[in-house]
Amino acid sequence: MANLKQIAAELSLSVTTVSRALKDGPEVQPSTIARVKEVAKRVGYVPDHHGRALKTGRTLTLTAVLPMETRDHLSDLLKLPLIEGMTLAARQAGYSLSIYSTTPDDDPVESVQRQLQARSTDGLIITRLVSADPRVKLLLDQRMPFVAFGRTDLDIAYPYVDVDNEQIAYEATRRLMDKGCRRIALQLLVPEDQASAMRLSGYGRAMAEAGIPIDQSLIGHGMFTMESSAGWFDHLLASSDPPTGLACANELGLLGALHALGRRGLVPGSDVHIVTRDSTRLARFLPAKIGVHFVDMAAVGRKLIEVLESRIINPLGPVAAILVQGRFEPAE
Amino acid sequence: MANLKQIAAELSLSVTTVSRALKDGPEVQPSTIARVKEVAKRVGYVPDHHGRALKTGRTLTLTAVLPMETRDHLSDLLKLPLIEGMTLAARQAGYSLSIYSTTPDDDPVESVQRQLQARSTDGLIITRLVSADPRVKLLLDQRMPFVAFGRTDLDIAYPYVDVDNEQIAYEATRRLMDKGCRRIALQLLVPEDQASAMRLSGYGRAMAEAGIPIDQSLIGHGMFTMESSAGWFDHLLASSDPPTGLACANELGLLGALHALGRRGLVPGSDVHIVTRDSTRLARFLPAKIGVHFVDMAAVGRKLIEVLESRIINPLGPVAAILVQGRFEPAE
DNA sequence: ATTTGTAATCGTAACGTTACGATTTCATCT
DNA sequence: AGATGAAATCGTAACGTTACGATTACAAAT
Repeated sequence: MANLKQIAAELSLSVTTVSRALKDGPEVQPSTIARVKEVAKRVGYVPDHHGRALKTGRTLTLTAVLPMETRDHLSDLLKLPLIEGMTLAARQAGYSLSIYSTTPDDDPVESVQRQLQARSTDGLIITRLVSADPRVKLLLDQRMPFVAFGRTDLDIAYPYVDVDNEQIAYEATRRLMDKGCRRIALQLLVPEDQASAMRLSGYGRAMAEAGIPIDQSLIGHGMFTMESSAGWFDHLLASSDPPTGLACANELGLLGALHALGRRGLVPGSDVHIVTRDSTRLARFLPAKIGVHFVDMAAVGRKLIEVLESRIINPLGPVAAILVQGRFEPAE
Repeated sequence: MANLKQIAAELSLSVTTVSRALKDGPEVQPSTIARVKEVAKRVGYVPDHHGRALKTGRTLTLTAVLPMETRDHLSDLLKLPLIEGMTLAARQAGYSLSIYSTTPDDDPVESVQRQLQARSTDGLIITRLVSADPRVKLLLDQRMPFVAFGRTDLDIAYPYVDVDNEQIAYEATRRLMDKGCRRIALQLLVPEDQASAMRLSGYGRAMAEAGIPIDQSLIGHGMFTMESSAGWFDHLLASSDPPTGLACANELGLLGALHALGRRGLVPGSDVHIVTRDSTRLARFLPAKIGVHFVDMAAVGRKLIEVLESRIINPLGPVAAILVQGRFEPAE
């Protein structure tokens, strides 16, 4: 309802002066500033988002492109603290955060392109990067501020925040070896997924150091759901030479694996040792001995916003490259 | 980059004609429409969001106000499928969805008011309603389209989608009684929370029908976290007359309670019977006998968007009042 | 030849904001 | 008294879009 014109009319001032007064312009008399602000407050003036955006080109909106592999099942739980961290940090920085959900059917590049063209956002957060992710070059070319959650293997500098999946998987594998495991199973998402690739690499490093050859049959892909994890792990347990250790991709993978174990009467922590990623603190409350790599996804969300904001403010500044470590908490 | 003016210049047409052509205006010659569309496609024209919003007053943005009681702990897991459902449905309906996270420090009314005044959204989704929620009247007065996830006890008609918490709690309590439980513990969030009030009411109804007096000490408030649930339930189990049944508020409450049980060597399904709400299918995968009320939060999210959209299209139409039932799945 | 009618297109204004240059006011200096 | 300059305020244009009334072109009817 309230706009600059109305405030100006009420005070017999010009719209220009009111506009300037509200942002403490040095050209405006202090007493006028006070009067303007008082009226603005009384009538509940809030700058119109679109008027301002049209004029200035800044929308004060950030957009997170998140894959939601829903349809019939739940997404990775770590998205919840990630979203919390991002929305709260964005709000604090004066931005609102828009969530653009993509399904597996969506073309990720097209999703990004659409965001670009409507000029409806000041910056983009892209996630679930793949090898040689085409979105990175696209966004750099178009000079659209962005930050990636995850890395790609392109030979360009771009801003990202990532979890050190290589190190976490390495450490998880080592911890399992410390328990005496030699046949260690590993959960991954999809081979193209860069985070999965890093996990595989860390796993491979630990195995190589220990001189254990990698058995491809112990490596599980598509571990998006509790069901797929349970089915896969059950199959492994039924084999002639079952694994004695397991590194889970996330909470859902863990729950599925526990389910498979339980049905066979096997006990985690003695029959099979387990280490998992966990961002919800869920594993710690399960009645089972499980090693946990806690990754603070809310902090990752905040960092993403922070980096993105600095890109917007200074598009030519140095590109941040932040690697977040996991914190290992052994099975008690 | 590309705007109407450029397309117009390239075709020696007026901006008006181009604008009309792109929306298949009947005043424009079919051949012209074709030419315009071809150029628009070639230059990658997408209508500028803010120009359009400024002119039409429609922003094509919906805003969900979600409480995130983070800081040191995770929010209720059901928010994830809710967000998924909302974002995907919004996108399908041509809207983008903005998430406005509030912390416990935020004044919920002020949060809503700010959204109202910046005219930056076409509609609001409010959640976690309290008794006599002031936001409902505020939004009705301001004629801002909105839909509530949850109900309040005001004597006004307003659009909402809610889970039938009364019925679910009633049924959960009955199921526990069927197992022979008479001392049944109940988890709630905060007393002001309308969903908790409904749960308490359903619990009370079942208890009254069975002629069992309500023991206030069995009713737990503030069950937002696994920690609080574990502490509360541990305390109950230590009492002289411990509960034999438990109705959990959600997944986190369940995990906390299981933790408390496990530490005492008690077995869910025999020592203590448990029924829980679950929207992530998590409980089904736990190695424990637990009755589950599954509530499809993605469907709730989609319904919310659907109702909100119909409010925007027809603000004076009938107000939808949708009650979503839970689906009970007994402990196997 | 003039009018009428219709189809196609155009020009202008407006949404609310901000940027920029122009204008007014008034005290101070010569 | 007249010029100078700073301080305060104003007017206009523009961002990209859409709505509305006006205008043009041209065929058909008088």
